[in-house]
Amino acid sequence: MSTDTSTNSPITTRRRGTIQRWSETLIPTLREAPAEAVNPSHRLMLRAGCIRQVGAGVYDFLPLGMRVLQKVSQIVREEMDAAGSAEMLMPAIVPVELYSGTKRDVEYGDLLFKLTDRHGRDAALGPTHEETVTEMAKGSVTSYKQLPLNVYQIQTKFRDEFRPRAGLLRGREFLMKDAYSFHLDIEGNGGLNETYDRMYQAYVNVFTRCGLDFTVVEAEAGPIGGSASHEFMVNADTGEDTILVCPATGYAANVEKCEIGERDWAFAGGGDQPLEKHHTPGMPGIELVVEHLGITADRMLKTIVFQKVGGTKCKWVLATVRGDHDVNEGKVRDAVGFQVTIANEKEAKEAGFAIGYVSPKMASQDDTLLLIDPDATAGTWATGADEKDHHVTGFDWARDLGADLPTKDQQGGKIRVADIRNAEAGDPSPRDASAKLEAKRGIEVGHIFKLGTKYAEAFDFSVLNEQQKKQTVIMGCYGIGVSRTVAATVEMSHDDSGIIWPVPIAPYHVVITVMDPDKPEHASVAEDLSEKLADNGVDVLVDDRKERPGVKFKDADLIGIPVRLTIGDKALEQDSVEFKLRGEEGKGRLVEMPHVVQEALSKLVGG
RNA sequence: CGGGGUGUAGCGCAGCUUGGUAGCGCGUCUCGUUCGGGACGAGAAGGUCGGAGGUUCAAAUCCUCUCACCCCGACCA
Repeated sequence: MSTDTSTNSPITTRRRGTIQRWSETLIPTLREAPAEAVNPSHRLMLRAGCIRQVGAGVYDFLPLGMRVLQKVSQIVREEMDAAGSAEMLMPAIVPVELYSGTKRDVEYGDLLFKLTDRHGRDAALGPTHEETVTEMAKGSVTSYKQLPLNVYQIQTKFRDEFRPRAGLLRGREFLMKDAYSFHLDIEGNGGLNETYDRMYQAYVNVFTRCGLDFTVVEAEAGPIGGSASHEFMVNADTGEDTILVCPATGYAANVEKCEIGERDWAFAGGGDQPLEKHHTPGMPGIELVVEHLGITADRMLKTIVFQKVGGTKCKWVLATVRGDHDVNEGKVRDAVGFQVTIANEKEAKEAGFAIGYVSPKMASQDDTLLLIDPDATAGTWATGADEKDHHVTGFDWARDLGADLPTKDQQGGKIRVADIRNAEAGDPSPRDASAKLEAKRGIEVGHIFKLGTKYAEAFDFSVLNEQQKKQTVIMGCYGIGVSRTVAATVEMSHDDSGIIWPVPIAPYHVVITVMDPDKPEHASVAEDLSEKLADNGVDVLVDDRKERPGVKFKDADLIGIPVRLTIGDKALEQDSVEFKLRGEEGKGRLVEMPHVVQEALSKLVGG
């Protein structure tokens, strides 16, 4: 490697690329993937020598994987800095008392990695740092004049997942960028919304620069309401999250949060079928009953029992949806206006609910509300018999529940009709009545959130405003799963031969395959080309191994470097090298020596 | 946490039913022949058979316990 004095200055706008000889680094490629790896990203990153598994959900990043991680981190860093956030670093070890202030030690439960030190003090490995950062800001921000403030860190996070899986996609230890902002107001100059919008744009920039195909979806509304939370989802068929998109308006939301457009409903059932009781022993689930009764799930009612969170006495909430639909707890909460949770089975049974065999008729009980999804109204139904091991057929709302039923003009009583289920493909769009929602799969790589005053209140973090009045600070938080973004990229961008890294986050931009490193002319051409490329900011991997050509080509494809230059006798005879893009078929084309660098640059910069 | 599965050489696997010297392919090392899409020949190294206990003259194999990992589900700011 030559010494370029101009790059030795600490102040420079030039970036010189890296030159790495394959023989001097560690890229242990595997012909076969370990049996436990199932997902494309897991298998390929293992095979490409990017990562190695150490334990469940815990991985080594080998040099190649580390370089990708660094590239993503660097893009994140640049965009965060540009958006006015200041980098800092908080500890991974967080005293558990910090969490008890916000009850998050309870909320997180077993998800929190806990440890005890030699003095018997309890601590946690941070899964995120709202508490730590709030405590830090409380001690450092003493005047409204210091607001707004936005800080971030890129750090290893820990979550003791019940079931780590899919390699880097859901690990127990992962790299995350988390940012937190502090404000006096929500609106206006320096307000939360301004920073939130800036973060939104920064995230769009980050994922666009990473070369990802992604969708921004609306997520849980949060304490402030409105569109106070957005998730950034990489579009990949293997994603764990389902998102729904309105093709007409561009509205997109996570399945858990997705609204459904207006649906018509009525309780007209006919009432011509008799109510008939059936013995259905040991069949609390829909599938078994449906099979036993010889009907389909969309002719059954599913009634889930919820209970009010907090308050002195138990308030029950029944949620009835069609058998093939899923109740959405958040929508139930919104419909009744208070926090709910799935009923404790024991308590519910003591209150008379035959869990697994509950019917809407239980709404006649005291302290019980009934919510009915529009799709579960008209018709004749099979449902539980409110008695263990029994179901009924021929249930008719009007006949069997009668006078208590609401009408479209009269809502708000003990029984209400409301959207309480998860949206599905084909449902009417909430933004355009004529459009139907479409379902896609995605991998969540970013989440921005308007926190409001939850943490500031818990930590009593307030400042004096211009009117000398004490004011609680308003916060926002913004996360990017850096290691997950790397894995999501591979899920999205690979073929049968291996990974296809987008140029901006590829570990190297160019791999120079030296056919015979023992031949001086091969070696010197490789040397010359890599120097010129590096001078132009290109990261170069020189495959100088004494391997057969086939092995080198297969490995180059596997590790997914965007441009491959092959140096061999055939091309050298014509003073050329072979030029091939990772996605292209075949051997590539000859490019004359003087044009190689320019050709590589144009392909790399162009896309 | 419920259900299922797997632990035998770096990776992929056989052997276990019916107990008796631990095997195959790939990879690794040496020598030779090869050399443009995972070569060929000859030779070599490498294994507490996940761990502990038990049965037995004898355990990878049978029994008990235990640990780890994976998959499905549940869960997932």
